[in-house]
Amino acid sequence: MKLYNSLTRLKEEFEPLSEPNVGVYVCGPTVYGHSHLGHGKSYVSFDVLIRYLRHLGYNVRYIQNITDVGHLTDDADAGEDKIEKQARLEKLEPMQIAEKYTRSYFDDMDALGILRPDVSPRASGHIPEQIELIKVLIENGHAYEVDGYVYYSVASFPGYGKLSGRKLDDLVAGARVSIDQGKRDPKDFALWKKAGDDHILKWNSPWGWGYPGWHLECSAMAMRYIGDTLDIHGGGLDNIFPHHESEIAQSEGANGKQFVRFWLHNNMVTVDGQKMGKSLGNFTFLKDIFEKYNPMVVRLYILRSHYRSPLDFSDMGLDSAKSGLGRLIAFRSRLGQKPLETDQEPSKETAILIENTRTAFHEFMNDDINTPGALASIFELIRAGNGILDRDDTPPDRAALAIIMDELARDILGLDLTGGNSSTEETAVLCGILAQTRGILRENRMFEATDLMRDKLEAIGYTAKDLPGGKSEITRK
RNA sequence: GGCGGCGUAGCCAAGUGGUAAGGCAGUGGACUGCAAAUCCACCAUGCAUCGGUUCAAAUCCGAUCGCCGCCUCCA
Repeated sequence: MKLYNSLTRLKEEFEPLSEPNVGVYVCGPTVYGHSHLGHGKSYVSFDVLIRYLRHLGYNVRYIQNITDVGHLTDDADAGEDKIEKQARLEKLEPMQIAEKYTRSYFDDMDALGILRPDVSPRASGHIPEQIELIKVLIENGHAYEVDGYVYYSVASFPGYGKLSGRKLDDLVAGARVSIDQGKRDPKDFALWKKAGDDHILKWNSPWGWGYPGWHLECSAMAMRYIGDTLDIHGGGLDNIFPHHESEIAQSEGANGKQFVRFWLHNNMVTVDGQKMGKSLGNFTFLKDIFEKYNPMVVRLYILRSHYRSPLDFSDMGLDSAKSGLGRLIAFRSRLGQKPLETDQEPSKETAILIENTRTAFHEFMNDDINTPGALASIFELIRAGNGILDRDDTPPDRAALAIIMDELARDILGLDLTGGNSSTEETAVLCGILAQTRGILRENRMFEATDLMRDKLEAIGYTAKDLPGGKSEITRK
């Protein structure tokens, strides 16, 4: 499998450091508000990566942090902690805010069919690790303390800028960060910040009461749960600088080993061509979208574009994805919900179709997780599969098509296609009775009654469809 | 200003040298009492514009125009 590595700016063949284990770390959310579509895109993208790696047989350890301290609202040292600020607004304890929005985050991610990370470490739960890391960096000469603050000396790490392509000189010129608290160089960033009396989230340290800088937690927790070198580190494009650049400086500065082998970055969600972000205030919460659309619509919408391309948000786009999902669900539903028990082989035509689909699907996925292409292969399977079943519908063909659909669409792309069939046994029986009645009415050409039945059923979300041969079928839309 | 990316049909979107995937919408046909679903057919002689390299360019090179991201917290 090839993955685009932001570090080398090349698609490279992925091989883990020690087969079959793969250590993946993805920057998680800062939990001071509900998740928006941008979070959805990011975590759906990495979810598919994780699912595919596991499908290929790798033993993946997936770590995704929860930032509940240290993330400031403003530039380097002047801002307020985001969690504390939100706590003030909602009149809650900071840790209540963190807990509230952590739960909200997982609710939304669960709805999107995103598999939970193996570990979701909290920054506030790993202060000792972060303090230890700072100590090492001070000993190494990469960090220095000034009056309760500890700064990373960017000039001490020659590799600074290798991920973002930034030159140190340009950084100085562009730096809007004020020189304060005795910082030796405007490029330097804080590892530990002194906390005043008004600060609630604070810990004791060798440098007095304070709290960690934002970049530090990811270095500390990634190394704690995976080791010195990660196979893959993911995150949003907007975190390349300064966050990921600083993670490299911290981790490699501490132990001299390569921190990350593959850096993967997903592109942004835009609204009217502009980035969806909290600072612009143009974000749409996932919860609001879910009011109107099945979360699987959102997942499909995200997967229809490549993770490294921007995704422009629009209702038209969601409507289009909704129609597409309907087609996926209809096809899967046609194949039967329970795997058919059959020893018979599918027809040769079906077997060839399935093999071609599998090959095409994997070629797309192996090329830097090309989900639009992978989806295209599934839609081609649907068209051809429907054609086969229209001509000759046999249980072995249906079973074989169901298996490939579940493997590709459900297990790898994470699309739950059971949507239309969440009915209980009782409603299934009732639908059967209505269908039978409809058949009799049609037989007697009582179309006024059949049309009325269809309209009423439509109104409550059911579809009446008449099959060749006089039989009818009532299903949930 | 520095660094990076993008511009493909009405909309969305793959495709990095060999002659334009797929989805949505639309059109015609089959099927139907009418529908829905499904199938078949059609739907970009052209990939922002102009030039160049090549037997061959959406793909490589140059220029131009337009858009976006990062450089400050953001997935």
